[in-house]
Amino acid sequence: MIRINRLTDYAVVVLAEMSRGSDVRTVSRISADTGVPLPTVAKLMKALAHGGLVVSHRGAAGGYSLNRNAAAISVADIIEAVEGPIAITACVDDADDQCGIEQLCPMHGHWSRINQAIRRSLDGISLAEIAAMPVFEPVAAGQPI
Amino acid sequence: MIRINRLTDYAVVVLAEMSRGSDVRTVSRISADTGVPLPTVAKLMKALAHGGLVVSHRGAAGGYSLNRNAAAISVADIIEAVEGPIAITACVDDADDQCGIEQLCPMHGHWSRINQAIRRSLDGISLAEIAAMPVFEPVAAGQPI
DNA sequence: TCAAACAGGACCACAGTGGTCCCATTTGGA
DNA sequence: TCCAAATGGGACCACTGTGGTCCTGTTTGA
Repeated sequence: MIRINRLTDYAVVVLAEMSRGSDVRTVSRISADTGVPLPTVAKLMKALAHGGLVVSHRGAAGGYSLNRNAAAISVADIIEAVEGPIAITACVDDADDQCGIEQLCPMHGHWSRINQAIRRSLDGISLAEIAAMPVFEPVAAGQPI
Repeated sequence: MIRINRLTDYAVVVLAEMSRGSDVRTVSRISADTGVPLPTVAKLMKALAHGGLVVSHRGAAGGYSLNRNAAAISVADIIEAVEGPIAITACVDDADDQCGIEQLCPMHGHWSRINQAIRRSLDGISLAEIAAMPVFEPVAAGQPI
């Protein structure tokens, strides 16, 4: 299903918080600031560091800092760091024939196109925009649309 | 993860095939025509009938027919019939507070916006386009992008 | 030297997916 | 009227991925 992972959602929250304040933060500090459970933050930061969105600082005064300006980090970047490449079907993913009806698939080129459109949407929102947003935005009851 | 279900992929294949030919088709016929396993087609057609994309005809000369012109069926329609509402996070889905950090969530309005963008992309491709597509489109090795 | 903090990975429960199978109901044609 | 064909509804199961938890090893500044 088309769904952002919970961890990804947390990642956005965490990164937004980090972009608003001090440079290097420990996992426990981030956890306290965001309300995301500590082990989960730890896990997340590893993925984000692997994905190049944050830099880790080991040792006694260690922690993590943002690797890029918030305006240079998109939602797509975050999703990919946590979940891997944005590929809406297996056949969009590089070179694997996974679904067994590949030759007959009328979606052959179309998923790729849709994938690009989705990717573009996600590229179009930066962490800076998100971090700049008021955190107590009134909820319009979200229609799934 | 952002991924179209396999069943949804099959659904598109099935519907495209149906839009190309005769009016009422049995599940076994569809299965033979598309290469999708019979029980899976059966399961799928139930969902598609529930979703209003096809009409069922019970009884000895029964089967399924398209409920709408192919141009009036979008990829989003198909996804929703098979998978349910397009909602990229739980909090986009109607009214449920699922992730526990809802009040602090800087993505509060943004997922909704992205959801709409994704929805629009999917609305923008009709079954007619897909059915009109040559089925042996050369593969450009799909980058996940 | 040592405590703080990250790095790496294993483990587990749960939810969802994809597939299979069975029984009940409907209905057109013989 | 009967029966075979076909859908309707649902249950079951194996597998995969997610989210969360926990442990050990390594790094490093004070």
